[in-house]
Amino acid sequence: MSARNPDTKAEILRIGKQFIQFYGYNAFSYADIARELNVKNAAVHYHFRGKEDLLMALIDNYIENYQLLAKQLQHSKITAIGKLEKFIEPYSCLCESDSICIIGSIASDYNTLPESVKAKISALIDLVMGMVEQTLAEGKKHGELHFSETARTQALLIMTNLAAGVQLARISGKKDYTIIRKALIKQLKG
Amino acid sequence: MSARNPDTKAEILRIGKQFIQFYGYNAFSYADIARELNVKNAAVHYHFRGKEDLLMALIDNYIENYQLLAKQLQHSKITAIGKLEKFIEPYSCLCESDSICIIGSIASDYNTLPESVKAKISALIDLVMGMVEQTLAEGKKHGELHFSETARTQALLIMTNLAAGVQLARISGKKDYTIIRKALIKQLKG
DNA sequence: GTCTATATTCCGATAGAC
DNA sequence: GTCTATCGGAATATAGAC
Repeated sequence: MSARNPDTKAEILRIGKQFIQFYGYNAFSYADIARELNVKNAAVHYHFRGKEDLLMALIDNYIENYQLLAKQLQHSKITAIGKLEKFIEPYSCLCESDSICIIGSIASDYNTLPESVKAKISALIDLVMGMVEQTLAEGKKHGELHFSETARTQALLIMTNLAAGVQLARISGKKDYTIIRKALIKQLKG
Repeated sequence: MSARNPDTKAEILRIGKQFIQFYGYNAFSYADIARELNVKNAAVHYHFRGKEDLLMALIDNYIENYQLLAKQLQHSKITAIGKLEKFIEPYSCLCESDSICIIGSIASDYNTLPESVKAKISALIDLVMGMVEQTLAEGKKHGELHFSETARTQALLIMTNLAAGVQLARISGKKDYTIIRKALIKQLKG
């Protein structure tokens, strides 16, 4: 049975991410992941010693992906609104699959997590917020985007609209998320 | 030991609410509640057969309280902005105690809950959203509040700012919540 | 790298005494 | 109304075979 699937580790991360977004961090077990991948829970423990280690690796993945996106956006000529769409699109995808963003999900379980994870999720938020803030500032400078608050405040308003928007949509319907997304963009375009 | 504390039921609800807001629904047990109240977990099961029943009762409480608030506001002469403060204040309190609102907390665990609870939480959201929407509409009609969206859309924007605002504050600091709250009110006052 | 098997702990829940 | 006692089950985790 050795090395039957060299990508099990990546698969575990994929399923773990899905479960956190769909059920919540404290609502799934290694057995759930194992069942999904047709392996035993011992195999999951082999790749990630404990659930916290899996969560850490997952957040690391997010950080890497956003750092990659940051580099791509830096050397591209797309408009500020185009860049913003890059930040909004993941939320729209989550909404479609009745899932919520990993930060919102983890926020609920935050006080049950070890300090190491808390610090990591904080770093992820700083990274994303910084990127959105910068995009907003650029768009405003070029006259492409319109808002009266500071870029940082506006970023906070937009990201909380999106995060809670997908949470609300899960309960009261996807239409509410769509209303929020469209209103956001409309206001930014002035 | 009989009837030693006639208010145990209310105490269980109080602690349960606290735990949901602080740790999340799937992260605390009846044993945790029992420990806090210095009773045994069997006593908790006596008052609420299962965890879902406790959650249902808790949401019922919220609905009753908001219905009460609705009646109070209806016959009062306070301004629209004053009414809005009534909706915002609970979020500020939650933020102070590193807690998040029950709807945001439950949203994370939503896909692990039975249909009965899902319907109940949906009713709570309808109630609160309706009240906020009405308050916004009144304030706009009287020239007291200013916003370009429909009252319903504006209510969605505000409530998602608040809900995710307390979630974010838990991770990145209370200052972010304060920024959001002040920006909201400033914009509404035009 | 994955398995079987097992240890431990905890959880939700109930029966029956007081 | 609360207790003791206990059950079945699930979760986290590890040892050791393959």
